[in-house]
Amino acid sequence: MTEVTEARAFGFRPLYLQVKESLVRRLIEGSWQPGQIIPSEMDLARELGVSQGTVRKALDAMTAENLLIRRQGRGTYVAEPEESRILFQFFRLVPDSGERSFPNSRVLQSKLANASKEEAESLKISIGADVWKIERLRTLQQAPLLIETITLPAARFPGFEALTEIPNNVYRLYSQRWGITIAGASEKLKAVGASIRDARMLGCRPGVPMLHISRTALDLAQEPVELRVSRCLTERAHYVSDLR
Amino acid sequence: MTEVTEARAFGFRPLYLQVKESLVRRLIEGSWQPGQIIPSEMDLARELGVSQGTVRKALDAMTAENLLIRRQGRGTYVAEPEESRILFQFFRLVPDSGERSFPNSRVLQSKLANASKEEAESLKISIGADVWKIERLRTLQQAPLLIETITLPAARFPGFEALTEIPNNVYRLYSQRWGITIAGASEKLKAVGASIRDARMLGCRPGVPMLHISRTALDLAQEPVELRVSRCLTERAHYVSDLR
DNA sequence: CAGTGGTCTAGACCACGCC
DNA sequence: GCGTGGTCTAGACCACTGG
Repeated sequence: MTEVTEARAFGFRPLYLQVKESLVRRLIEGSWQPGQIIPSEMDLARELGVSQGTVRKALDAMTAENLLIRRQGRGTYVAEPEESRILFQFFRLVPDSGERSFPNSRVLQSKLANASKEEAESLKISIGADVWKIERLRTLQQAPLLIETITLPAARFPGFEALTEIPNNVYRLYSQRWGITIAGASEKLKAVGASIRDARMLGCRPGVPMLHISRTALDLAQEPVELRVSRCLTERAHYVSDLR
Repeated sequence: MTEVTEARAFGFRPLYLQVKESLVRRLIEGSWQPGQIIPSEMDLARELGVSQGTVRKALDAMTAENLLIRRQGRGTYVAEPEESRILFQFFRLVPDSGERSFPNSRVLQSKLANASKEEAESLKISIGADVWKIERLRTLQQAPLLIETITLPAARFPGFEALTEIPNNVYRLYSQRWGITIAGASEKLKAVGASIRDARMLGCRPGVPMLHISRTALDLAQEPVELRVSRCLTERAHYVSDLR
């Protein structure tokens, strides 16, 4: 009730940021689930003992970070990892001509391994720690597009071995099965030549230039939870980046 | 004075957006110059006949778009294209190890030409229209990094031929010499092999994988004003992209 | 110290979705 | 019609800057 107001004496941060943190905590703890409607601004304001305007500023900030979705006349909802949003937010490869669409996936292998030095650094775990490694071949409009290797810290994904199938949209899987929300990611791109294996899987010649994309995805607490390395052909598609 | 309030009866857009547009217009017309301080919130509110809160919302939106810089206790300033901001906002190539820094440039050629079909489409001008083409070799920490070709619609850059020198930071040049502010850009990336010419200029072998970056930069009115194609070696540097 | 932007509040009305 | 978020207003106080 007065929890937030009191915290103000300790923290020097603005009230609306404290409100935001306290609301994000509800997402992290799972007391607010994806897809669920949350209390109205007025209710939250009463509950937290602050004005509606302060709650609004916190909710607006969370909406800007794609954590919430507000709909006039309906209410405020916890964002879900549904296809279209994930596609728009996290998938930067688009066909040179035609619609942006979700590529199909075929799992090539899925196994338990020990984290390499690079993987450990990216995921902030110890070298040699258990990780799940999934390799997938992805196609866009029937044409082979890329090979990606997803590395997950096994500690964060208990019961992974019990999965019978890995869906196309893994971010929804993380959310539904482990309550892990991907809140952001950072990618590093390089140009490399196709390896023998790349060439065999994608049906191109070895040495062909490819985009090498290394993505680290973060959860709501800004902790890394997924490392994804993609090698992508760019004859028919390109990577888009908007600078604003 | 009551101009904005009246416009409200015609436009159906929120008042703060109309205020924002009217303020952006001052930037476009140049009545507010980069680096200049603008009137205080209270003064603008009085002048436009709206409340301080509405002006604030407009100013906050413009600040979020990097058009203004607000400093508590000082005032609100028109953003300038200075090194550090441009570097952070528009330069996505960073060394694999070490600080992000502005690459040096050496002009290889600078000439008048006729717009190709692709250039014309990107710049929204007619095919064959006059364009200035500048080719530069850029190095990061002494090592050759990329070759870029900048294409400018000659109509927007009168007197370009009189330039004795092309500075490293061309966005500042556009601003100071032609009053053109680059407000955003969108980039398309592909992987390609180095051409013979690329290889000669950059000191690599032909066919080496390179990042091919095609950038269209927009002015304050969201009109394209610059096309820039870069071919970049990624042995020592990479392209970063944050997904939030 | 005065003036600026930053925060917080309270209340009014509008636009929208749903019953 | 009612409840939601969206806009707009007015006023208070805080935090920071510079003279």
